[in-house]
Amino acid sequence: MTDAHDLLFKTLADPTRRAIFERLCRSGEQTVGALTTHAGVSQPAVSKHLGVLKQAGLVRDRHEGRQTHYSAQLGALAPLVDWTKEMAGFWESRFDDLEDLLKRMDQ
Amino acid sequence: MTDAHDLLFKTLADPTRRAIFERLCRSGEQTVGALTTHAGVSQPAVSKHLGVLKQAGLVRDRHEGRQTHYSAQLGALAPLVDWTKEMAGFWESRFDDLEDLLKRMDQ
DNA sequence: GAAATCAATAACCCGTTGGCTATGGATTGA
DNA sequence: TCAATCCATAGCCAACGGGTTATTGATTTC
Repeated sequence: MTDAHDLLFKTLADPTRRAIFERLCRSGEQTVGALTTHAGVSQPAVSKHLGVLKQAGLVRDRHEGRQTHYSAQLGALAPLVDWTKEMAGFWESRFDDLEDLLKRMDQ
Repeated sequence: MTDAHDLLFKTLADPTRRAIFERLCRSGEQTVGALTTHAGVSQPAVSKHLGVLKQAGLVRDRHEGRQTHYSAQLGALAPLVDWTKEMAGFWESRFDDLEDLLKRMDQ
């Protein structure tokens, strides 16, 4: 039911939340305040998103004084990659566009 | 805002809907009736999910008499693969677990 | 010590979503 | 032709999710 795939897809489905994660991937560790500046939503909203991301294992937090630094955890994306590969595997060579996808996955 | 990634993640975030897509990947083309048998929800619910999947380009439909056959379109997963690779790219070699993810992506 | 800053939580609001039943249009079969 | 089947749509409802403001606890700064 609520397996790892569910958690990942649900967590990444919201554009605001995904943007926060993308920012952490691009620019590395950042405080809640820094993230709030660019998020376009209020600080509590950002904190809530970070909480969801953390629960999905997509971010880590590090407390330093009164501020909290968050950083992306790329490894948490593994189930997503696995799922995609599994779906591709089921298809085997059933359709032509499979090749395109496989090419894409092999860099 | 509502770009390709959004559509994909949102569409795949629902477990029932994702299960339908997975089934189409595993077992190939199927009618709405066949899918309804295993979906655990009503036929209208299945039709609605198929509509969402179709809008995301994840399935195709083929009408044959009074029944409609649906099949998965693996190519539609490409943006998801690209996004994952992009996130991984941003990280470059910043953390150790990146290697694990890259290994996983290269089969 | 008092004031200000940072981030998390609480409480609330509202739009979206996923489910249902009911219905209808199209096709098949008797 | 009439009944039955298949699927899509409509209409409704309850639950969930993401946003807000208000508040509080910690920490820093003056």
